[in-house]
Order: sequence, then C-alpha cells, then structure tokens
Amino acid sequence: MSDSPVALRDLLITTTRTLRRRWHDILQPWGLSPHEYRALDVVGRADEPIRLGVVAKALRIAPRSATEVVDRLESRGLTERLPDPDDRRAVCVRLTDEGRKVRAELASARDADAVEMFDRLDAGERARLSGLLHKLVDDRPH
Amino acid sequence: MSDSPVALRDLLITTTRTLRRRWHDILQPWGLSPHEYRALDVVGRADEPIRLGVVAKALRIAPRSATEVVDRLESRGLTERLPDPDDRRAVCVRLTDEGRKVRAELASARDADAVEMFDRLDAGERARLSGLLHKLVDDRPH
DNA sequence: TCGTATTGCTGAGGTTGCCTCATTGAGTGG
DNA sequence: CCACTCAATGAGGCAACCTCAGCAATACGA
Repeated sequence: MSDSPVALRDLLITTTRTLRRRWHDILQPWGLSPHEYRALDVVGRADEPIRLGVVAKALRIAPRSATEVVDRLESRGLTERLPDPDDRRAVCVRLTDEGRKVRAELASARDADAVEMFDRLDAGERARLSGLLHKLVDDRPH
Repeated sequence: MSDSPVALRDLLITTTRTLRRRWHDILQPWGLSPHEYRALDVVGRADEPIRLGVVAKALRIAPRSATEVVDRLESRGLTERLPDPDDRRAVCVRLTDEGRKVRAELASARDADAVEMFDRLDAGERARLSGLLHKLVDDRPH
C-alpha cells in the first residue's frame, strides 16, 4: 500500500525537504538565511518604506526580533532605516540599490529553480498535481 | 497560470506547512518538540539499546547534541541510559515503558491525522498524487 | 606488548535567533 | 495637562545547536 495516507504524507514531506534544500543551496552564496530573504522580500514588496512593526507582523515574529533581522540586512548593506514622516516614534525600512538587486536576482534564481524542479512534469501533470493539492488544503483552517 | 512551476512550488510548501502545524499541535500536549519525537522514534525503532553516536547520525546532528536531546528525553522519563556491554566507552539508550507508551500513542495519533488529512482524496486520487510526487523526487540526488 | 592514534561521550563555553521586560520618546483622549 | 498607549530598542534570558578539550577505553603498527 504505497499510496496510503501515511506514505503519501511522508512523500509530501520528502518532496518539500528537497525544495527547501535546493533553496538553501541557492541562498548560500549570498550569505542569507531563508528567513533573512523573507524579510528582504517583505521590505521590497512594499514600494514605500515600511515600518519595522509591519515587518514583524509579516514575518510573524516579535517586534523586538524584527529589529534584529533588519539589523542584519542593514549590516550587509541591503536595507536602510529612515524616520517615519508621520510618526516620530516609528522607524521605516527600505531596500538599498544593492538590496533591490539581490532581491531581484534571488527571486529569479528561485523561480528558475522551480522551473527546473518541475520540468519532470508536463503541463497536464502539473495541472493535475495542482488540482490534487488544492483539494487537500483549500479552505482548511490556517 | 495557476499551475506554473512557481505556483506549484508554493502550493507544495503550503501543504506541508499545514501538515507540520497539525503535527505540532498533536505533539503539544505531550510537551515534545518534533525533533524530540524523532529522537524518541529513532531509539524506539531499534529494538536493541542503541548507541548515542548512532542516534546522532540518525538525527544528523553532532554527537554532542545527541547527548542533549537524550538528556531531555531522559528527564521526561522516556528513555534510560545503560552501558554498552561490548565497549566500555560507549553509552546506549533505550525506551522506558513510559517511552514506549508515548511513542506508540504519538505514532498512532500521527497516522490517524494523516488519514484525516488525506480523506478528501479517494484512493484513485491518492494513487495519482503519489505517482506525481514520485516522479518529482525519485532518484533525485538527496 | 607497548606506545601511539583513534574513538565515544560529555563538560565548558560560544553562537544564533528567537523571546520578554523595561525604558525612552512620541502621539492621543478626557 | 495628565494619563494612557504605542513604536522601537537596550538588557538580559533561553533553547538548541556547535566546536574544542579531556577522559577513558579500544585498536593498531612495529
């Protein structure tokens, strides 16, 4: 019974482990952790400077911890802080030119890797896989 | 293009995130982390007492760290250490009765959860999903 | 068989990435 | 104007990993 729920769950886990490992390897040369990339992406996704507190919420970490993640990005020259014009308590973050460049390069490397990962499936198979996974997770609480 | 490689990758990640969260919630009442369960499982899977170094290799952590994981299990009364009869440098670990009980209960809770998670798919769909995932990962280095 | 290298575990101590709590300085409602 | 509340951050803590050194015990080469 190789397609029992239990075997299927393990297979799903194996598959995303592979994905994560590949992503990790892509990130390696840039010296960024997956979490740091996520922060870089959150900051870059907003085209306006974004508040530290908003970064924290987006990453689901404590505000205090967002300070640290952003510190790390800043020390690599990828982001810069600036005062919030509307609230002098608040601090905003935005990407530097270098940060924009790194984010763009990583995003396209990541997408290229997805293409490579999935090129064993043709369009029909991908559509079927997509349908099955949607059926599994759609409207699932969380 | 909702079944592009990129969308598919994200969907796969979302799916296992759901799996992981459910697993985490199951583990919660027992006060065990996923990693601690994995250690418990490694120790229990061997029916002989198993060396600490072997535990480390199975968990892919440094030997020093295996000492700590096993310390935690031991402090919860789930495992016990005993000297290796063949090599007086080595220390073996085995489950206590309580450990065996917890491992069995968790394993069946985990399997029951997989059944529940996948009951949205019928046997044919599960077989198709299994085939597609195998095609993605089989013989992939690592 | 004896000296040397290697091995298995663990103490000591470092790093990372989170956390909570308290502080500071800034907005806000009665 | 005073008492809240709120944003970021310093201080300090914790969990879970790591490396390195040390202590026994084992294995091996001459």
